[in-house]
Amino acid sequence: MLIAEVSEKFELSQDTLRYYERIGLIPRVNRKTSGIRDYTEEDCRWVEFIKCMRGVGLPVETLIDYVRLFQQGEETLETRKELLVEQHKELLTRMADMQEVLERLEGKIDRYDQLIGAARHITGFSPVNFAESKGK
Amino acid sequence: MLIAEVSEKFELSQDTLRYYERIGLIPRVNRKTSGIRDYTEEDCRWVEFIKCMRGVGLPVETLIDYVRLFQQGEETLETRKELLVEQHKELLTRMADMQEVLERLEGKIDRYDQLIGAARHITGFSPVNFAESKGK
DNA sequence: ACTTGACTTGGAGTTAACTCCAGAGAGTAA
DNA sequence: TTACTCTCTGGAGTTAACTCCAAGTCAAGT
Repeated sequence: MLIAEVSEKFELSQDTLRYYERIGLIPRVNRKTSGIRDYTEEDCRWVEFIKCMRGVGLPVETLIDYVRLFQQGEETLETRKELLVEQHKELLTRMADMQEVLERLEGKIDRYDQLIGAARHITGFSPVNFAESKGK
Repeated sequence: MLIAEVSEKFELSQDTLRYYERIGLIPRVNRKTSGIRDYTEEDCRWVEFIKCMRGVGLPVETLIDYVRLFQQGEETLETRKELLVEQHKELLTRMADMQEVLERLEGKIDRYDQLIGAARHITGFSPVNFAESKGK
């Protein structure tokens, strides 16, 4: 697979794909004789995995570590697992924070609804006469 | 309240507090005659709110918009609410993505556990003789 | 009066993660 | 052969969000 297709398929720019490879965020992709990248199925799986992990904010650094460990072979199984466990934990924490904010926003939105209701009552505003009341 | 206390209380650097104010991420804080910031209770509530929202990644730009709308008064109630609703939606989406990654990580961790179990069986590795087997 | 320490401003520097670009080479089409 | 398109590399530029710094002010302590 050429870089253009991979770029299309995973919605990552060609520059980003080359960048990811350059910094070791995905393993080196083989080249044809002409020097052009030829992505294998496995390369694609790496791209997909990295895109997915980056998408929820796992740091590039950490993922580079993971790829490096992977390339070092079986002796790093334990370390790799620990890395994933750590990231799992981080994600849980972040989701808990987000859950709280979510609820806080819901509370705020409810209060806005009340305020807007009250304002509508006082000013005579309603979605129906919104257009006319605008210029007043 | 002086900036040092606010910084302490919310675990934001003084530089960050001044930066937030400069870009309009929190409303302008009043100064004493000598020009030194004197945070009110309300200023503190803004700091806390902004810290909380930034903590889960709401963009600075969006929050600046919110503060600006707030300062424009009651006519922006509807817009402010919509802004919050939008951010709420974004958060939900992000949390759904994170939930998927969370599960994917769990799957991967399980598979690592199996691999490690298998490796232990073959190599005789176990937590108990880990220290000795290290140098081998 | 002088020193000390906390604070001020405006502006420059940093970090993470891309994103863009110039110059060059290979492969195909007319 | 010339033109065109895709790709390559190394390096410079960008963006968001801080973070640091220099030079100066002010109030309190000695």
